[in-house]
Amino acid sequence: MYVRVRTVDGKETAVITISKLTSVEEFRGLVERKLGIKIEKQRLFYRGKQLEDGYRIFDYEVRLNDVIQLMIKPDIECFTSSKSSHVPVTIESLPNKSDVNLQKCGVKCFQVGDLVDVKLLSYGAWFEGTVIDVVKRDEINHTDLKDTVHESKIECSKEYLNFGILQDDNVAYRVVIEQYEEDEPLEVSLKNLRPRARHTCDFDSLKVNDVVMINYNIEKPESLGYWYDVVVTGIKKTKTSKELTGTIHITDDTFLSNCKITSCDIMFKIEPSPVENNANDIEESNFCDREETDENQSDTKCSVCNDNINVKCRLCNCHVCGRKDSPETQVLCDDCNMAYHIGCLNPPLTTVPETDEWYCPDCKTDENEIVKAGEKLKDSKKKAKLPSQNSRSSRDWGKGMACVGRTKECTLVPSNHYGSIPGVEVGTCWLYRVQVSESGVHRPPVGGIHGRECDGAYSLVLSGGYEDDVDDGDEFLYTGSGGRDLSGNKRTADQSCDQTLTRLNKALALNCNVSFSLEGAEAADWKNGKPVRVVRSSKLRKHSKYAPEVGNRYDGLYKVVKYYPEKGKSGFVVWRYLLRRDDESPAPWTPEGKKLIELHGLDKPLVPDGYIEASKDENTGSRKRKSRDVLKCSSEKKLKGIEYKLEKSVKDLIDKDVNVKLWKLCSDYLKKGKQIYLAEVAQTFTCICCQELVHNPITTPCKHNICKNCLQRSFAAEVFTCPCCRYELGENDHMVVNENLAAILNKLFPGYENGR
DNA sequence: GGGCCCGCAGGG
DNA sequence: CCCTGCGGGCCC
Repeated sequence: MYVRVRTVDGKETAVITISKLTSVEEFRGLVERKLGIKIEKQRLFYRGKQLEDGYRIFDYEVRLNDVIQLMIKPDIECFTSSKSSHVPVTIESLPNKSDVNLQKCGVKCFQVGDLVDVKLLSYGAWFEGTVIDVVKRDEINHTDLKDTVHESKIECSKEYLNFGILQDDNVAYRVVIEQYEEDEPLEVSLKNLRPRARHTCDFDSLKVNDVVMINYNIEKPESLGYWYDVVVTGIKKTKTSKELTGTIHITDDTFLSNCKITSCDIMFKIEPSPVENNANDIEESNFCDREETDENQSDTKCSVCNDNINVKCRLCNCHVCGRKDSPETQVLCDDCNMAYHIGCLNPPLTTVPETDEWYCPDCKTDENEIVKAGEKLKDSKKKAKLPSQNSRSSRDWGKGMACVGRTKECTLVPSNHYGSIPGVEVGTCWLYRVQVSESGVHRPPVGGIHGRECDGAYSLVLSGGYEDDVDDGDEFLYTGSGGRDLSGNKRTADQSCDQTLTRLNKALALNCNVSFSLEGAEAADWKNGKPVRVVRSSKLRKHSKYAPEVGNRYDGLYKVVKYYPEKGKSGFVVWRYLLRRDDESPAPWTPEGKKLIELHGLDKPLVPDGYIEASKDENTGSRKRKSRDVLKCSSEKKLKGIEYKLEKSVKDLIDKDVNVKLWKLCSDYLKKGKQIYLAEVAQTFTCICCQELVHNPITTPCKHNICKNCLQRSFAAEVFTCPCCRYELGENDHMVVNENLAAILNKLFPGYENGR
C-alpha cells in the first residue's frame, strides 16, 4: 500500500510505499529519502492532525493514495532575531483608515504601494507586506505550471493594469515582506494576498463558523506565534478568560482541527479581496474596533454576586474562601483568572510570587505534558481491541492491497442494483478485488457473492475456491458459501458441515425465475430470472481456461437456471447453482469479445491510482515480476491509442450545454479511454449534496450542478444559496432542470437514474 | 455491533 | 508450497 506526500505549496509530491504498521518516524525517513527534506525539518499534517512520532500511519487512518501534507519548517533563527517577528500586525503599525491605497478596494486589482498581508506558504501564515510591482504571467507557463511563477513573464504597464482587464490568475504581485526587508521581493498570486488586516474583531460578537485571523503557535500553542486564518468552532468565556477552539487553515487542504487558542485579545477581520465582486460586505456589523471592546469590558458585573461586597463569592473574590479582604495578598491565575489569597493556598505562600505568570493548582499543567497543536489522536476503542495492539507479534502486515479499503465508491447505481454497471464494458479487468468493489461491479472486497437474503444476488466472483465448480464459459456450476469452519484465521477450509440455503445462498437462489424452495428448483423460463454480474478471477485458472491471466475480469450477466443441494466430495451438503450467460455483449473469450476488448483497450488489468508511481520508484528490488509485467503492459496500452470517441449525438449535446468549462476539462480525459473519461465525468457531475451523479440536474447561475431534489431540500430548510459556493440563488428560484445535461448523462451512463 | 467472507503479502 | 498477519464492507 502507498500514500502520497505533498508539500503545502503543491510543488512537490511523492508516492511512498508503506505498510499499515509503518511508524511516523519511519515514514519521516522515507520522506527524507524521497524528497530530500531533513527529518527535523518536516511537519506532517493529515486531516486536521499533525503526525506525531510514536504512532503508526495506521493510527491516523491514512488510507491508500491519501495525501499527507508536508510543511517544511522554516529556519527559526532568522525569525527570533528579527524585530517584532511574532506580532507582524500591530495596532500602531496599521495605517490610518483613510489611507489612499486602502480606499481603493473597489479597484479590480491590487496596486503598487498597497499595504497587504501575504501568506507565506512555508509558514501557512500571513505577514505584512507591500506591493511593489504587478506583473503579468506568461500564458503558456501559467497553464503548465499553475502556481509556479518563476518562469518568464512579461512586465506590463501600470495603465494597463488600471483598466482592470487582466484575469486575476494571470497576474502575479511582487511583494516586499516587511520583516525581511533585506530579502528579494517575493512573487505571489492573488490567493495568497489580501489587503492589510485593519479591523479588529470583538470576542463577544464572535460566532461559531466565523473566520478571523488570529495569532497562534503551532509548536507551542501557549506562546505567541504567527497569524493564521481560523474558522471558529467553539467559544469559551468566563468572566475574565477567553478561549477559542478553531480550525487553523494553512493551505486550502491543510488544516489543524481543534486548536485551542488563548491569545484572543487581538483578532483581525479578514479583509475581502479587492478583486472579488462584492464590495458591500466590507463593513459588517459584528465586527468593531478594538477601542470599543475595551470600553465594553470595564462595566461588567459579577454574574454571581452582582459585585455586592457583603456576599462571599468564589468567582470574583478569593476562589478558596470567597472573601474580598486583603486584595494585596491575592494572586491571580494567568489561566482561569481566579483570585487566591496566598494564605488560602495549599501549601500557603508567604509572599505574592514575583514571576510574570502564576497558575493556580487547577490550571497548573504538568511540565512534562506537551501541548500539541491541532486535534490529538483519540484512543479508539475499536483499535484497542485489534490484535495488533497486543504487540505479541512483531510481524509486519498491511503492505498489501488486501485490506486497504476503497478510495472511491460507485454511486452511479445503488448497491442493490441488478444488471450491468453503466460505463463498465464486458471484459474490463482490474488487478485487485478492491478495485472491482470501487467499480460497483462486485462490492464486497472479499466475499464471493454479493446479495441480500430477502432480495437476491447482484454479483458473484468465480475464484476457484471450490474445486468442484465446473466452468464452461457460457455456463458454469457455482457452489454456495458456508459450511466451512474458518475459525482460527483461516482463508479457506474443507467443508465441515452442511451448507444451508440461507444468507447469500438464499439470495442467489432468489435470482432463479421460480418460486423459492428449500428443496431446490429449476426455472421454467431461465431468461426471466434476475441477472447476476459475473467476475472471473485469475485464481480460477487452475480449474478453468476461461479465467483471465491476471486480475479480475467482468464477464457480463448470467442468470440462475437451477439450484439444488448435492453431497460434495467432502460428504457434506453443498448448494449448487447452474448459471448461464445472457448478455448482449460477446463474452471475452469469443473472437468478437476479444475484438471489443482490444478496441476499448481493456486487454490488461486496470491498476489503482498511484500504483504505477508507487512501483516506479520502488528500489528495494523485492517487487515481483508479475507487477513489472503489469507495468509494461500499461505503458504499451498508452501507445495503442485507446482514445474514446464520443457519439455524435452526445457530442452535439455537450457542445450546446451551458457547463462549457466543465466539459472542456473532462474532454482532456477522452484520450485516456472510455473508462477514465466516464470516471472523470461522473466525478465532475457529482452532486455536492448527495455525492451521487446529479439527478435532474439544476445548473445554477454560478455554474454548479445540483440534483433538483437536493436543492429543494435545501430550500425547504430555508437555505437559498448554492450548496457549492453560497451564491445567493434567491427564494424564488424556479429550478429549471438542465434537460440537456440530463440527456447527456443518461446517454453516458444508461440506467443511472433507475432507483433514484 | 457482530458475523461473514474464494484478499493480498510475508515468511517458513 | 502452506500458513497466517489483520482486514473492509456488507448484511442482519
